[in-house]
Amino acid sequence: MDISNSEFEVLQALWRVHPADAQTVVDELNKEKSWHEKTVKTLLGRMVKKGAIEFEKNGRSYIYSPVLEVEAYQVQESQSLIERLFNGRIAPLVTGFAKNKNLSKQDIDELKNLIDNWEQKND
Amino acid sequence: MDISNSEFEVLQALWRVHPADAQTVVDELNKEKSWHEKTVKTLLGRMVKKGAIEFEKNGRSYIYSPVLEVEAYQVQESQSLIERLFNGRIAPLVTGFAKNKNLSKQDIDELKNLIDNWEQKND
DNA sequence: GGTAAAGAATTACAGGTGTAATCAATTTCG
DNA sequence: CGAAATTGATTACACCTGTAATTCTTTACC
Repeated sequence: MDISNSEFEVLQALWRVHPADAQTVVDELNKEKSWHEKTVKTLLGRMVKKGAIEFEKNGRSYIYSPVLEVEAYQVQESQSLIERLFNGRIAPLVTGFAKNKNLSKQDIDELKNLIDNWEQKND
Repeated sequence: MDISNSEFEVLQALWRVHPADAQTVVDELNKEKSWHEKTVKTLLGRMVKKGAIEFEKNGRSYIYSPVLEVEAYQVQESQSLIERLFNGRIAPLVTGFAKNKNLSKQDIDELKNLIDNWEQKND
């Protein structure tokens, strides 16, 4: 269930173009970096074996899709980080982040919005 | 510069007890899990080689300390996640998190506080 | 229908990881 | 002083990762 760094790059490309055959993924990836076709296919195969992506046959070739959509993956990864490093609490993450990188007005507005919603639902 | 999962467990124990010799780290770890002393020492050695921890000699044994304090490590890891997955923006992380796990009153208060501070400094 | 092209499966190989065991050096206890 | 115990260093070994090359299979063209 653990994706390696290289596998993750392929997964990101697949999110942009799925469903797609291997060659399409290779082409999408090669807009940015230049990985050998064989390398990309190995990584697709490894992710299939891990259950991170799946495929349907279409004649001679496979049509790949990610098992998790990008939003689900984001949630999974952020919760894992927050549990591992922040004892499950999100506010300290935000505070620590804000100490090092200044928040933008857009960030502040989005956070305010979130808080407003929360307050309407709860209390 | 990349810490493996097992190494990270050892590092967390070391944060709690540092500066400490190997045996102290082993004992601290064995409160929770039961790793062989040899395993822990291997991991300490590997982290020294990677520059994640350092030591001073004390007679026959080494006294280990983490190079990064836990706060610095938290910042480093959260920024890395935010860049990889959220294009460098933190608000979407919080929004996604809040969609799946409800925020607590404490979280909301801390976020409000952060926003107040921000508004006093900027605009 | 046989051969080339294309795609997937298998193999390769060095370096990292999990999990120790063995070796070597040093200290300490009898 | 010599044997035992302790501690770090070296070695082990299977599985994962990065990065492909080679082999096998199927399709498509001549």
